[in-house]
Amino acid sequence: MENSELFQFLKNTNDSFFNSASSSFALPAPASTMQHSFSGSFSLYPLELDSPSHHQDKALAALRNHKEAEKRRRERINSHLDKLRTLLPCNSKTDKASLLAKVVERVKQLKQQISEITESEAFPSESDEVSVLSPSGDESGGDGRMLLKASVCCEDRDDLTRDIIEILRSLRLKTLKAEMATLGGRTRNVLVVAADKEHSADSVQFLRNSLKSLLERSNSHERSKRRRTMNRKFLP
Amino acid sequence: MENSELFQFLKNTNDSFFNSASSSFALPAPASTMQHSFSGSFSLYPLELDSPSHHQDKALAALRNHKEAEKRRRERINSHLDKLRTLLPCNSKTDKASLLAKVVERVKQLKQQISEITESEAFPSESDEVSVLSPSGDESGGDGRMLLKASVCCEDRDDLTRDIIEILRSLRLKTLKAEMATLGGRTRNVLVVAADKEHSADSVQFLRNSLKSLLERSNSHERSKRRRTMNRKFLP
DNA sequence: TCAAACACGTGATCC
DNA sequence: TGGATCACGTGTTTG
Repeated sequence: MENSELFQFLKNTNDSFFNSASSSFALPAPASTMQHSFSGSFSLYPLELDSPSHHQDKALAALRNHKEAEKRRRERINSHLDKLRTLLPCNSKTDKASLLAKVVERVKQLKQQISEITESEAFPSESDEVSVLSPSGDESGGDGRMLLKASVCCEDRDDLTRDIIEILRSLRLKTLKAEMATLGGRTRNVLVVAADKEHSADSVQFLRNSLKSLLERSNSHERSKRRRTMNRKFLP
Repeated sequence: MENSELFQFLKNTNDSFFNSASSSFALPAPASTMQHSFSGSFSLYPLELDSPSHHQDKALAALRNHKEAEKRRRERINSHLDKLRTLLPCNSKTDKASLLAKVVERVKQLKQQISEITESEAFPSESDEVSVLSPSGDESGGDGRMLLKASVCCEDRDDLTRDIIEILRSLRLKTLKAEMATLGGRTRNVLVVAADKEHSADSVQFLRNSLKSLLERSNSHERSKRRRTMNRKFLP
């Protein structure tokens, strides 16, 4: 506080000045900083400890350390931001605030995607079900690809898989992962499919409706074929 | 640049000064800023346009806008950082750099998990395979329960699932999750089973050997039943 | 010209 | 005390 004027004076001097071996000032100080100077022919501080120049040196060294530490801190933060820029689908020109906003959304998306995939009902239930949901909200990372998770649970029949494939093909959906479990003549198909840019939110409805019609076709079948190839001992 | 001394002088004045209706300075300016003052009794700028005070007002207004905009920018960035703090497993005291480092790691981890799930070998391959491994090293959390992930890929046959169940039952392994996929007459079963304290590392070998014998039994079957109910269009 | 975004140096604060 | 972090106001650059 008491040295702020001195600091102000030295504000724009470069570091080569500080790096010099001299322990006293080579430049004239402004009047306001001369308060500690003295005119006697002998030193009041023979050991140069606690002398004004010593105090000033220490203060300047502290200020320089402070400045450099702060620069390192900024560089550390910015390097992490740069890493995030490479991890996200965005060019390197996006500003910090927008970048962080995207990061927030992306982390939310990914967490939800994980939980929805891992908490899937692996086994067929007794009731017919169709569900289509996009775990990643609207977009899965701005690369224009939307992930959909479709699930069909119904009575098993031979041509079910073929029908599902045809539906996905007609909707131009790419299958990333398919999971099929059968239990007691019933089956559950869980599909992770990718929709391109060309797909709209309507594609979700289309897929849902197509799968539901599939389900009605299953129900019209005779239920006599039902056979229990898996029993409940298989479950925990 | 030419106004830096003026700005320097006004550096520590608070905003209430700028908010006052006065269009001229209420405080005396230092000598270095008086270069624009004049002593005549008539104004050189009758309309007060392009007058020094006008310039100063504009400069001060710009400076104030700049200051406030910068503050808003900081707040925007920090609010996003706070959101990230709530999204990550870390308390609110972690500093910015460490927080961002954690965010980088978390995003990488989540992306990795997603790709592992969606790119997992969900489909049966053309070669027979058996694998038994404990994903969590030796112990799954120190509760004495060891998790095993067993995978069997072979020609499909009706009694395969029944045989697998019998193996697990004889080894007293509890099935936590089962995943079965069929493609072109071949099948892949992925089982997540839990071993108790009573199980030793030998159980892994027992299970592996049992599943391999299962595989040999499959190979002795005739291959004529092979039917392609799924084609490669199903894959991405 | 004007607004937005950035890096910088500094004072304050907390172990 | 010193070291680390933060918010702040400022100068500069870019569109």
